[in-house]
Amino acid sequence: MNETDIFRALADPTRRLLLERLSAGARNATELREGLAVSQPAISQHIAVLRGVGLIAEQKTGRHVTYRVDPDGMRPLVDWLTRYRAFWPSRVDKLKTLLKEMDQ
Amino acid sequence: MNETDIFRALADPTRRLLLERLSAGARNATELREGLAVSQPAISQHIAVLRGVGLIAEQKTGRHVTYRVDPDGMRPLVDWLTRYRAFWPSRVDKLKTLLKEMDQ
DNA sequence: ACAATAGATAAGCACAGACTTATCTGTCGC
DNA sequence: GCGACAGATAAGTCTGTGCTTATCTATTGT
Repeated sequence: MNETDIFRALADPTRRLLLERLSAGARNATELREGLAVSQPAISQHIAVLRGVGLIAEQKTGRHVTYRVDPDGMRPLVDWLTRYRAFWPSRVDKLKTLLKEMDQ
Repeated sequence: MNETDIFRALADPTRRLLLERLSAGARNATELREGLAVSQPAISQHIAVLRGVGLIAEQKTGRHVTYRVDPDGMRPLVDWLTRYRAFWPSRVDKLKTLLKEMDQ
């Protein structure tokens, strides 16, 4: 998945909120929508975007669809971050070490 | 600086390219533009966005303006990442440790 | 079988944003 | 002072995207 699409997906506050909710545990679209002043199709479209960039995954059981965070989805973003040593003067090496550990 | 603005700023490939160039060393707007098939005002506008969200800083000396990466500009993005344990099953603690080290 | 439910898709609208050309501002060398 | 240069701003265009309502699809319980 390319960085542009991931950054774009995360640039929307509603989508970040959905991710926030999913990061607390898997749930379905109706539950994701609870309390939000946005229509059902809007949620469905947001979910499609998040799924399209690999940030979430769906699990179908009958008519019920459960969404969960894809743990690897955020990796391109982290990889991108590590390419910018200048942002992390003298600290990026620690980050690189961390990422190596994550690979295992 | 709020997360939405930073994600939005980073969602544009041209702006990420400019950051990439600046991360290799400070330079002025004309140098940043080199080789890009985009007008001078476009570069100027991109720079304004990056500066607005705190990702880069300018340094004026007479009529010459030099831009450089702001090392702290990316911090909100990293902070946001750490809030999503689910993305980093069992790894986020290491990331949090790293961030503590960065604070020192 | 059929009504209800969950979610996706279609179509249209409105606004945001990335781009352009033209122009303005400010600083330097001469 | 004045022309050259670096960069910012103005104004307009075009596309992308987030939203809506309406509708479709698929699965379930009764």
